[in-house]
Amino acid sequence: MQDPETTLRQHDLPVTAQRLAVLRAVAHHPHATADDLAEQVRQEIGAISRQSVYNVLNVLTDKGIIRRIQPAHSPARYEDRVGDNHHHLVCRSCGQTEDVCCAVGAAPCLHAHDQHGFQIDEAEVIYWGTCPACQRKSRS
Amino acid sequence: MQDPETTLRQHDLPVTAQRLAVLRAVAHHPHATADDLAEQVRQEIGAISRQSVYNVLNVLTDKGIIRRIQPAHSPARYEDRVGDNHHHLVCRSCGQTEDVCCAVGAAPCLHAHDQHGFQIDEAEVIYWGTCPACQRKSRS
DNA sequence: GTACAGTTTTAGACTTTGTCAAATTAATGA
DNA sequence: TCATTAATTTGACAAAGTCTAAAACTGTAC
Ligand SMILES: [Mn+2]
Ligand SMILES: [Mn+2]
Ligand SMILES: [Zn+2]
Ligand SMILES: [Zn+2]
Repeated sequence: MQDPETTLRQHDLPVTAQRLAVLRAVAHHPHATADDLAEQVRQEIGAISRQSVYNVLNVLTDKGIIRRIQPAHSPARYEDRVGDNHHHLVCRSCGQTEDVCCAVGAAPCLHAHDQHGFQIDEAEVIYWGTCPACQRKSRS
Repeated sequence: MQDPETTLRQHDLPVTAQRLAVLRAVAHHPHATADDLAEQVRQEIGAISRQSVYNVLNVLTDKGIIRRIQPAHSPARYEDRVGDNHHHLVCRSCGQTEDVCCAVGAAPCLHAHDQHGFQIDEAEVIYWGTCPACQRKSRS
């Protein structure tokens, strides 16, 4: 990832303090929620409205600058690792989220046998399990 | 699926009109939302509280009698086809949901290379695309 | 059949996550 | 710098679901 200002200008987005800070927060805290990111941004620039956090996350997601994932039982999470078709591994008990390389290949998984006449454009995979920390906790 | 009353008794659940009706509604309307199901139940038995619909769906899900799926941008959906590790194909524009046999095999997909020390128990796959009806609409 | 104990159901308030709309403020380009 | 355009803020609102306490019901023991 290049610097946030360049990224914004390349996508014809006016550069604002809020956008820069949100973009930096996403880069430094992969898989964070909107709330997590708002906290980070406040530590960096003092204040931001909840609506602006959502505005910025939405526009960045629409432009493909960041990616939104929405696992069950969790608010949406964001990351700046886009375009590499990676998947996620989520802890059922604490929500910890890790990246997982696509199991099948580069632009993969798209083969559900083209079923039901759908035009498939993405295969989203979430692996559910228990993270090492939660395994230890439940054994004790 | 056997009859709802037997199912409830087998799982030591007291048999109530609400549970029977919700279970029947799930069986007749796969991938329906809690709201959809509440509507169905009301047509069948006249009335049910919102809380009861959720209570019943939760207890049935906990017992493994039904399954809950939670695609992004949609409230939770329920089905009584459990234990066969099938996946789903969801239309991005209208939400239509279809079953898809597991792409890899019977107890499949569980191989994310056991990454990050997680103990993986499920690989959830959602294929995203456009259903035939929405394809037609967007072409015209 | 009754009565009792333990569950379920109900109603209503509440929480979380996110959106909408109008007024204010800030960024860009001339 | 000014005008134009776009972004930010504020506050209300919405959807989906949970929490709680009171009322109603189910299963079981007499
Ligand atoms: Mn990721
Ligand atoms: Mn299904
Ligand atoms: Zn964990
Ligand atoms: Zn569709």
